[in-house]
Amino acid sequence: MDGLFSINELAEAFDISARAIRFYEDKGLIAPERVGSRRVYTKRDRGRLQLILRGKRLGFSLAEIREYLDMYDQDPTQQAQIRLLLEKVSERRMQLEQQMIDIQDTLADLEDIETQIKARL
Amino acid sequence: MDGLFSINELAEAFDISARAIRFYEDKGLIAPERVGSRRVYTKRDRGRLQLILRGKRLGFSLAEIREYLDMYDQDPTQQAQIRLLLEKVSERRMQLEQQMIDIQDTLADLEDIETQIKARL
DNA sequence: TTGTTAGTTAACGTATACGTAAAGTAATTC
DNA sequence: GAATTACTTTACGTATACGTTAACTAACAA
Repeated sequence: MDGLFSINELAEAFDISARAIRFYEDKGLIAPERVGSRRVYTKRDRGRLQLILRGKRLGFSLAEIREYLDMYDQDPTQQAQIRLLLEKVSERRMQLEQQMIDIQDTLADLEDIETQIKARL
Repeated sequence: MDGLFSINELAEAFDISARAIRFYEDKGLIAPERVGSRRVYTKRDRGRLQLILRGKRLGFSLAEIREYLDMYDQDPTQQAQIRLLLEKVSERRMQLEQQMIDIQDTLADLEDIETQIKARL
C-alpha cells in the first residue's frame, strides 16, 4: 500500500505469471529487495517491469531488453548506446510498417473472399 | 523460365533458406511437384509461399497458417472459417495498435534522454 | 496443533522454427 | 571416368521464454 508490491500483486497487475517475473530476475532484468526470502518490489521495480513488457511487445528479446535496462541504469550520456537503441527502434518501426501493409493486403484478400461468397448467394 | 522454380530460386527470391522451404513442406504448408526427387514449384506454389511469409510477418504460427491455407484450398463458402480468420486478423490489428503506442512511448522516452544529454553539453 | 495461504528454490519439460552436419544421388562439365 | 554442382533425406542440435512439478518454509487462522 505504501508503494511496495508482492510478486503476485505485480503479476496480477500486469497479467503475467509470477513465474515469468522470477524468470526475468534470473536473467538479470530486475532485482527486487528481499524481506526474508520473499521478494518485495518498489515503484521503481514496477516501472522496470513495465519497460520489460513494453520491450517484449516491441519484439525485443529479453537479452536485448536487459542491455537497454542496464543502459538506463548507467551513465545516460553514453551517446553511442543511445544511438544503438535509436537504430533498433527505427528497425522495429520499419517492421511495423511492413506489418501494416501485410494487414492491409490480408484484409483485401478477405474482402475478395467475402465478395465471392456473397456473389454465390 | 516458364513459370516453374527450383527451391533455391524461391529461397533467393524471398530471401529465406531452402531449409525453411523444406520445413514448410514437412509441416504440410506447401506441396511442390517432383521431377525425379527434385522439387519443382509452380506459380501457384510461389503464391502460397508468399502467403506463408505474410502470415509469419503478421505473427501467426506455421500451424495457424496451415489452417488458413487449407481453408483457401477448400470450399470458400465456409463462412464460419472466414469469420474465424477475420477475428484473428482483427486481434492482430489490436496488437499492432498497441505496438504503435509502445513505439511512440519508447520514442518519447528516447527524446527525453536526448534532451538530457544535450542539456549537459 | 493442524490447516491453509503465499511464497520459495531447483530442475526438468515443452513448443516453435529452423540450423547444421552427414551421407547419398543425379545430371552436367571437363 | 572423375569431378563438380545441385539437390536430396535423415536426424540431432539450438535458442527463447517460460510451464510445471516437487518439495520446502514461514506466517497466520481455526
